[in-house]
Amino acid sequence: MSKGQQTRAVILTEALRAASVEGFQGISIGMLADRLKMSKSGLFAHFGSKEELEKALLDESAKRFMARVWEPARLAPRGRPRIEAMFKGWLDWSLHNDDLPGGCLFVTLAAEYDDKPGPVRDHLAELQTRWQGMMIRSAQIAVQEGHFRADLDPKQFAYELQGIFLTLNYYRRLLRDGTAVRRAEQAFAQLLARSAATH
Amino acid sequence: MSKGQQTRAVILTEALRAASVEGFQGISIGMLADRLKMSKSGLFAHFGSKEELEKALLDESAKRFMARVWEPARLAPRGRPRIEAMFKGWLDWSLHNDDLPGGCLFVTLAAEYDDKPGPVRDHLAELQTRWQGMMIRSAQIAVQEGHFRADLDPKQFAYELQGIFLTLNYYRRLLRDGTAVRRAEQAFAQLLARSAATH
DNA sequence: TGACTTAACGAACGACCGTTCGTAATTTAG
DNA sequence: CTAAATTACGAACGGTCGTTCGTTAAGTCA
Repeated sequence: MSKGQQTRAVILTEALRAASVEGFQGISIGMLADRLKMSKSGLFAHFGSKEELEKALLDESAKRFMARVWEPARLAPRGRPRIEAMFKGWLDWSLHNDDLPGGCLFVTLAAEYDDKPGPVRDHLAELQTRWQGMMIRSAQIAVQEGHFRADLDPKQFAYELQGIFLTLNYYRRLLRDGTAVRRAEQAFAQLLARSAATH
Repeated sequence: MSKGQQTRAVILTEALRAASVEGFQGISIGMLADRLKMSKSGLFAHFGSKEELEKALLDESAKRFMARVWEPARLAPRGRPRIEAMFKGWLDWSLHNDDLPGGCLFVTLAAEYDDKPGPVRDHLAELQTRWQGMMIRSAQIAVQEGHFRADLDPKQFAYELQGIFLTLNYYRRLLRDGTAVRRAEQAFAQLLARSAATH
């Protein structure tokens, strides 16, 4: 790994930490340079523009999410066990992630960019849509395997699963409600129960 | 209504529109002054600081939410009808609100301030906690009236109801998913069915 | 109308923004 | 070790930020 790539990785890690708390609007080149004790222009040169830095952060975050949530879940048996592994990994990602002190970056950015057109929004929406697809396919597999009801709507399943994590973030981070994690787990258990095949 | 109060109201309405799209980080005194064709300093004088403007926006938005969602729901019969009226009003607030082109301001701000300490965060969290209380009390009343199961956890009900609107916003605004509203309605119907008393 | 209060303005402040550019230091490869 | 390529730097750019202040204009009320 060359010196440039090395520095770039350090920048991305620090920028990820900052962005998870402040969003993309809340981070600046100068602030990141200060924290990393390097010059604004030196840091800037690695990306060429702030927008390119933002897109790089999206990709980096997606890469880490896949490595920590999706890849382990793929090793679990098809169907319901895999979905349970996804939930567990996702929860772990949300709660015990030292690289994201402000919680999942995508949750922070979802609200920031939901009505702000541009390349960053497009990139974010595409990554999120891709993740929806993975959840939908996982639910379909669980139907195939006979774990879930045959008449289950896989997209509705994905919708509600995503909702559990959005709500978890809201209750835990904004309201500082200590019961948030337990309630998310309860909502997931309910969703599983409702989706399960009756046999 | 004096000239000052009148201007202040105009500013708040315009600032609300802007903030619902861009968040508080995305609005500036200069930009609002431009849109309203008045001077920065003239606009500024109405609030004394940007933070005071932000707090005024929180109060204004809460006032409008109460007038449009809560007050009408209070007129509905106690219990389940009132909760259905709340949902309907809330949905109307979220979907057909010309004063909030970027959707519910609280949803936008929830992510922006969930990890940013300060008076604005405190104010926002308090307003949101108060709304949680109203939902919880409404669910308790529905239990009293015999509409909801006696063993229902009212707070879990409020948690999931709030979640429906967070998820609606995410799917509709970020993913631009045309089925989002229908899915939210479906999730609400499911929640009602699960909460209903068995008789 | 006249006196007084309130509202709005324009100019300027220091601070920080993203970005450009020429130059110096360091890393890399032959 | 040397030469080329990469990486980092410092200074400066035009712009915008929130905020201050002295002054003018408009509104309010006896």
